[in-house]
Amino acid sequence: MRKAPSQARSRALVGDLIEAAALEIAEGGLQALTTNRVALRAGISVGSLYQYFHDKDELIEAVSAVAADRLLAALNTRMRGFGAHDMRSTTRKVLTEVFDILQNDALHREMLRNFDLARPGVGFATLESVMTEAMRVYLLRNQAKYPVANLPAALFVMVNAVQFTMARYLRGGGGGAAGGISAAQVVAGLTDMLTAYVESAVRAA
Amino acid sequence: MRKAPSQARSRALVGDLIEAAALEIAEGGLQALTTNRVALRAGISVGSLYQYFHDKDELIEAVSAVAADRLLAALNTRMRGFGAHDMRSTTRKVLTEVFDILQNDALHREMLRNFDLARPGVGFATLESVMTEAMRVYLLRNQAKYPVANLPAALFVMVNAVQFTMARYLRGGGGGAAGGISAAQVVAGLTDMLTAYVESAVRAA
DNA sequence: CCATAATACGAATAATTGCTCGCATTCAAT
DNA sequence: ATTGAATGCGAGCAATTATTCGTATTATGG
Repeated sequence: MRKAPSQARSRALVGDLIEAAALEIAEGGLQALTTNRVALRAGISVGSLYQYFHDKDELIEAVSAVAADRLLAALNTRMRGFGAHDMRSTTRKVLTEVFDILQNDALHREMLRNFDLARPGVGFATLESVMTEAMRVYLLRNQAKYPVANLPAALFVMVNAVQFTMARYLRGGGGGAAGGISAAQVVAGLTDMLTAYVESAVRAA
Repeated sequence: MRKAPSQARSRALVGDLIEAAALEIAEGGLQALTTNRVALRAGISVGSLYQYFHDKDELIEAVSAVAADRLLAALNTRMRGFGAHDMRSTTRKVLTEVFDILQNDALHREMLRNFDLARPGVGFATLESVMTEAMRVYLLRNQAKYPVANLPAALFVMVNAVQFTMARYLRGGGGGAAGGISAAQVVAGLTDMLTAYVESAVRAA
């Protein structure tokens, strides 16, 4: 951020700007995001925008940071009260919820549709690292049960397999390569695949 | 294509244009691809470019089609003489080769770096459908051995898991989330995951 | 109140770039 | 050779858009 807003009005202004940018993305995609349009929508001058964001990219980053936070918060809420279960149930639950959240939020839908998914540094790096960390802890804790070899590589493969397959499905919108496959089926497939992978370590050992 | 080149010189021109565009992408990424630059590089006028390509996107599509063909051809060559093996060996072989091809070709590297991976319709749709089809045939043929349930969904999950995880790794360039993981380890992980998934169907049945 | 810093404004700028169009050149058929 | 079609040219148009800067307004500390 170019300059930190110190007064209350400027903090509100920055918030409005991010919100307007989010709406703009949600409606017309990234291509519709013009600094002038955002300012117009927020009822703010472009000049003020550049007072707090060094350039357009910084604004977009701010939006995706907010979106990532929202996603994580929503997931946390939905997982509350879901106690300790076996890996399969937990995996299915998490995937189902994330799917549902992403599917029912216009901003997230459009972010998925418009962001370059393979560059998660921009957007969902937070979710990715949280997921990776959660799995690492789980697998280390249950090392006796699931002695996964080469944990870093396994985590990389699993996390990426999940997030991109989901993103791809949500993008496809039912048509294309995903024709006729339901979200539940994708969740089931991913769950089975991850579970089989982790459990295969047992027989290998 | 706006107009099919009928004379020899115009066919050559179109070829030069695509080649120049490929080089342009390979060097500076998609953002460096201006119709004017491409024409300049090809030693051809922009006007001529627009004689054969309706717009910039059509040119990019042509480039990615050529790239996809090249990838497929290279893979075919490398798989020649690789007879019938079990699923694990075959999977490992294919993944290893594809990895190697993608890693050692500037155009492919840049395409991966710059294309929106989750929109394979643009680029690697050919590879995707070939892979999907090959797996479908294999799994149907070995239905007795690997009675995979819900084949379409399973194929979708497997193919996407593979292609995006690979793409992500190749993009990361060793740093970032893929820090310290080797290509061989990623291939091993993917191979294990796919194999475990398919084989888990046996126990489920 | 005053002075000064912070904030806000928005018309104008500057650069980029996809694409067209009128004209020139080359080919192919007769 | 001739002629019409195909091909090739490239300066320039038109539209978009990120960003700046001189000015006006509002807050804050003394």
